[in-house]
Amino acid sequence: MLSSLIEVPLQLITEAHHHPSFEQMACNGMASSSSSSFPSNFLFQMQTPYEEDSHLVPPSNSFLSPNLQGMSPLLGKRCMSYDEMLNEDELSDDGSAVGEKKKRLNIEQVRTLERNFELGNKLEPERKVQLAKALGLRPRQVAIWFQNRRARWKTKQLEKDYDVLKRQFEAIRAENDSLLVQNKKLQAEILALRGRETPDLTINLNKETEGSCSNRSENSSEINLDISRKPVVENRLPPHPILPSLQSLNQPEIDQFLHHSCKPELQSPKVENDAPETCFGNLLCNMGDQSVFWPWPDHHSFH
DNA sequence: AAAGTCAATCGGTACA
DNA sequence: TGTACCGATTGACTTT
Repeated sequence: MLSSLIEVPLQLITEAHHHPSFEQMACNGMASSSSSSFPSNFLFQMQTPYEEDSHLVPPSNSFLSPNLQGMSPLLGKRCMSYDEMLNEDELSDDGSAVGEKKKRLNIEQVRTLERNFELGNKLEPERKVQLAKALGLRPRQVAIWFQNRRARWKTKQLEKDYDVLKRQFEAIRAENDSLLVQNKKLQAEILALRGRETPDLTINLNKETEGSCSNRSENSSEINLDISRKPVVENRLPPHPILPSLQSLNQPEIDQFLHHSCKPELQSPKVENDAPETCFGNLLCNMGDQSVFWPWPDHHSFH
């Protein structure tokens, strides 16, 4: 299992450098060793022109991407090395560097973290430590990155859900509109028929059905057929179990409604996967189901 | 300079 | 009680 923790960074580094000996080394090293036992010449073999600056070369047994040491060639900014961050004299209580200003993670680090996040969004302690070592970060930083990443994912997911819900709503509204049109047509037909009806139609019909309906309740024979006397008052659809009376809403109200529909507390905070249909299904059908949240079926996909 | 991004912090909650 | 997580927020830094 441990080996797979390191796999992603190695793959990424390999992709970036296409170094045959490194690929071989990675495969061999992965099978049985953790990062600390990675070949000592690893960094030497992986050195880029940036690492030729001797004071930036990391310890020989550390398992770090070249870009994670010293200057980041991708951002042109200096990143703290793992050793720098392990210097206890310069660390505050939580392990962060005293007086250090915020530094963005470099592209290589972010890529690796992203890949790991795709494999599992929850960070097991072991994986955290391994990743931290591999990336030259403090475990705390890795944990924070995952935390923030989950928050970003959730925000995006909410946006997706909102879009799906909005489309669905618009479809329902269109259907409702067409039903209203149809309803009006039928009403017009009724009125037209009414003009041709004989005044005592109701009575005659009641008489004709009297015998066959004798065992019904008194009121049942009056079910209407008496359309001539009952005006159609309400032209609206019954309220939707979830959506409010659709036709009464204007656009801002619709937007507001949709906004509230996407409130975390109103919807399932867990979705089975990334598919919008599924998310929407959860929104509408599984309001109370909190069993699944992330798109990864198994949080421990490293095992 | 304003807006956007993101690492980090803070305060609260859940759980073993 | 300690730990991990979350949402909200801050502030450094980047992009427009």
